[in-house]
Amino acid sequence: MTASQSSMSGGGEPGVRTVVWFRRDLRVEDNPALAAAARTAGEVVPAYVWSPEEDGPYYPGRVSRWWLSQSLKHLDASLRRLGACRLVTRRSSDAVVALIDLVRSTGATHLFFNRLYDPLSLVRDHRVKEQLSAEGITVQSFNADLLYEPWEVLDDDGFPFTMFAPFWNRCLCMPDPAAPLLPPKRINSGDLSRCPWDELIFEDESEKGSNALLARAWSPGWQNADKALTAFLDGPLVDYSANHKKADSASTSLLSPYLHFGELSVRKVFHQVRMKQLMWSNDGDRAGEESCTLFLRAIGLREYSRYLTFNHPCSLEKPLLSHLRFFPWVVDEVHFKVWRQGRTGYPLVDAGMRELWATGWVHDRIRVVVSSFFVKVLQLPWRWGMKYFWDTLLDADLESDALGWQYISGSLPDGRELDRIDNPQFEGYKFDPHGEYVRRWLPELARLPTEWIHHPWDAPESVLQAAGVELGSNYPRPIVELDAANSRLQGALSEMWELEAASCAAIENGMEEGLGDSTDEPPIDFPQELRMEVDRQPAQPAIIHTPVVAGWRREDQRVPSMTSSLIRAETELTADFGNTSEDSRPEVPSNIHLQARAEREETVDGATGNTVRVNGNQQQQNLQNNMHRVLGIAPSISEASSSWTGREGGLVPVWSPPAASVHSDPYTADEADISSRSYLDRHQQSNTMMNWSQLSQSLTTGWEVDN
DNA sequence: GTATAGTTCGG
DNA sequence: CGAACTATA
Repeated sequence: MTASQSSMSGGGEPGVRTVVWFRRDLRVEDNPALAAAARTAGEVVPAYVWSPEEDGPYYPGRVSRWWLSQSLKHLDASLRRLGACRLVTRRSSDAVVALIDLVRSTGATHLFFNRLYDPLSLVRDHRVKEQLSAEGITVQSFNADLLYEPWEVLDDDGFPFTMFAPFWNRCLCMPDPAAPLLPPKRINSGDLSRCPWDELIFEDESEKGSNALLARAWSPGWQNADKALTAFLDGPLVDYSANHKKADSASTSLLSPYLHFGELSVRKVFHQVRMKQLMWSNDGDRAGEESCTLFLRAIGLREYSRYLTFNHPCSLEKPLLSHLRFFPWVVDEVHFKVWRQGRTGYPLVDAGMRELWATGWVHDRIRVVVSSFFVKVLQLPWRWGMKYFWDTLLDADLESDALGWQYISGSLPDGRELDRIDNPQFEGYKFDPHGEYVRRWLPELARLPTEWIHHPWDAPESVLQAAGVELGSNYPRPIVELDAANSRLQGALSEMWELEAASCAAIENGMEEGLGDSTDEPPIDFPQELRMEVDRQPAQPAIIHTPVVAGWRREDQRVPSMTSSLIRAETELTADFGNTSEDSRPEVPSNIHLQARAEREETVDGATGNTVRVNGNQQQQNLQNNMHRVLGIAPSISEASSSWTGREGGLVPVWSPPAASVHSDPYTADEADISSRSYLDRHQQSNTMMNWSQLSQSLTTGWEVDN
């Protein structure tokens, strides 16, 4: 099943040329696809395809694009040092087409890449495999992103976990993941003179200024990731358990952007943290040991986000608990804007939103605060918030963010209760006891004494005056009173339950399919400001997308200020590759059993104990707003990994509704398309239903010409 | 001092 | 809802 290893000489086995397709694995170290390619001793062509239109509404935001561009440069330099000719880049609106063209034009015989687990990637990678295999190319994929494959972690009955805690416990009991691979000693690209590449452009003129500021605070690239990891392990990690709740990021790992782009290998993080843990455990350092446990849990949440997304391909855009479909979201674009601008009148929320706006970064705790406020106090549709995070976070990560927002909005079995409003005032004193965080980001409140800093509306007039605060002009009064929010929320919840009951009754009465649409939650469009113009231009090379809509003010994406505390020293790096040792990791297993859950007729709702029936065939009227379809996101899990996810019916994301199959599951089982029209409409072949377990198998096995 | 009801809070 | 924690008997 493994690629041929007949020759270990560096010379180059005639005839073997492997394209290594980089995606979110922008590293040279512990990169299984690259290592395997180098091991074949033939020629290796590293490649990257930039095709953001495929992400539809999730076109990467400015900061995300900036990071990516830096990271690619870094990777390119590393590859060249290893002897590769260059990182071959392509710009296209269709990754598969571009990749196939690239493979042909290089005359490659093999294509290796590391797996991704989001629905779009699974479908895309499947197409790649099919089409290239048909041409006689050997296609092989590897796991570089996870400690364990999503299909490896199952409960005692062989089903996927639906709650995080048992999932993570199981992971921790499993044999440790393989040790990280060292970088290849040498890469030989052969002659690439006849292989064209595109210049990739990730920023436009108007973004340069803001991006320059980012460069003062962050250093993308896998070697910098490595340094950041070391710095964290030797520094803040010991005190993580004591500090991780502080709003200031002093004890945060700040590794999430690196993890998102795969500049840092989770396996490496896991191993090194485990080693520290052992060490501290032997020293009797309880706090240090606990710190490791907590930090690893954050890594586990990232892992879990992939796990859930894999098992529930819809989780990026739909609540996983079905009753949430009936929640009456308040579609209020004014409130949405106020939230984004940090003018809600609740200091902790506003400070968080301004930090996000300014830096693309917010501590995980604060992400929870602002998103919880968004969902419960403002009752705005969580996918809006998720989309905004996607646009603005440096470590924006759809899977993690979806998990976070679902957690916050009460749509996970083990998530937070939806009916409990978190009080930003109390949380303020918990996470920011001295008000320093608020003062840093809300200069207008800087002179307010700590006693009032988190609830200026209660402060005596004299105090406000002395602090130069004038509520209502200088700084807003609370946009919504918590009491009012609370009663509105309770009302909304009872409405939700009524609708849910009515829907169940309707289904009981046998009016299932066909009428399903009428009871479905009407999809909520993104407001103008959040829409990206996706299909605007015919992807010529090097055209960049920017939000083009009335109402979207460019400043929303600008960096107004940068705090000195965020500026880290940059240092030049020199390559320092250790010895490459041959590893003999077992190939990925090919037997996966994922089917089972599909057969269950009814299950018990994890949150309510009620038996729920879910119509597996509920089509949503998605089509008309396909373009703004977004995956949902949530505040992140980000302390460690950053930002912030049952088994559906055994089917892969299906754009044409499955033929009247009704499965039940604590989750909404309908599998509306998760991808954007721009992708799917151009690829009709994908519109067929695929069997999920088949797909995952095909992704797992060696992919040599099967059938 | 323990036993226990009430409370908080968490992926 | 259930574990962990706290206030009270």
